[in-house]
Amino acid sequence: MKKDTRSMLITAAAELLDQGGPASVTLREVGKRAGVSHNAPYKHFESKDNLLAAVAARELARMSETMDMSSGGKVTIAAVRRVLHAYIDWARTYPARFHLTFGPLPGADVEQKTTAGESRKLLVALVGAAQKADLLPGANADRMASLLQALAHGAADLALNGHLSATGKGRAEPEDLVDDLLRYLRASVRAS
Amino acid sequence: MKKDTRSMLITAAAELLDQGGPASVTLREVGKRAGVSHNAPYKHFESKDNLLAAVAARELARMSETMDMSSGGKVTIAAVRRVLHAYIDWARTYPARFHLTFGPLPGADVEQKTTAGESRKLLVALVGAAQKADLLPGANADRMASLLQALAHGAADLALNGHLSATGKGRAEPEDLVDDLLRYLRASVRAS
DNA sequence: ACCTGAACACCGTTCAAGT
DNA sequence: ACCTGAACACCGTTCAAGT
Repeated sequence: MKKDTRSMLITAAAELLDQGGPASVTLREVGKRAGVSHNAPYKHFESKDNLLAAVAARELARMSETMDMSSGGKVTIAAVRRVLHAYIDWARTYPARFHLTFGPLPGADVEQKTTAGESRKLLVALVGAAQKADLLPGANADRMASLLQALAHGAADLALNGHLSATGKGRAEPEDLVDDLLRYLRASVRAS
Repeated sequence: MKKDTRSMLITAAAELLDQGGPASVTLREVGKRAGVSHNAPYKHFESKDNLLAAVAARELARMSETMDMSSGGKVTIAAVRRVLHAYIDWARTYPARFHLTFGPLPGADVEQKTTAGESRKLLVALVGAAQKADLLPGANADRMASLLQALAHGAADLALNGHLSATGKGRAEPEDLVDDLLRYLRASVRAS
């Protein structure tokens, strides 16, 4: 059960983010949670921004795992749907982590974007399989994956901040919009 | 040319945001730019968060105007495309304002979301017209507008932070994804 | 009604010193 | 190699006082 300080600092920062938002993530509080002094983080990270970047990197990897599991093994259009829904669910469960992970990070690294690319490979593979089964249009799989991710991301972000049309008949949850898009895409295959 | 202090404070904050990111927006610097002391803002806003919320509100209104103009008067699918491209263009030109406006705001107000709703009415109207011309599927116009806005928003946000697939043949700019979506949606009309 | 200057608590960061 | 305590500059906020 013994964890190294570096890992504990990242965990402490993520928990503080969940509980009180970005403003409550101070190095003093992070240190206290990890059982070290308020400037011990500087032995593991160059700055606070770098610690936050490490939180984002870990979160990206974990989300990737969650999406992996939620695909359910089977390679169908339903798997694409489940992965996108899992993405939205993760954003809703950890809004502050979501915002940190995909927001502008001063301490960002080239390594980060590579990891982000890793987490997309599953989606690209699922999309490719769905295309061969004529369940998605036969465009470049990477670009189709970008389209799907962009919609899921945008819908989640807008909903999280109350900018999605929320009244009356036109009301739609992020998951609804994902389902709408998949339906339209499938319909457009038949038209070609 | 005389502007009231409140308006100057908002302008100063927005400019600082553009030039140095959120970290450089301090009340001391805002005050200096507006020609007042570092705590004069408290006579116009309850807190720094409220000042930032005012910046976001103004930005939302301005973006709405920009989108209005870019629709070009004509009510066609091309107008929908232009409005969505204008949204992306605004995000690219003022990334920090974009992030502030649509990010989580502690000083947020109910009024804000109403304004956001106002800025969407144009898009909903354009979508409704395009639907009648069989250029978009005949779903609820509000929900279709959400789908389009969510994609434009997500594509812009991901691209801004380097999370959009950026290498090889699958590379797509936010504008490309908007065009892709409009094409698929139109194709799906023919399939029904 | 609007503004100022001093003051307070808090934060990120640095540094000398300890093991 | 990792950690601590004191110190520094800076920031949001408050307050007494001025017009």
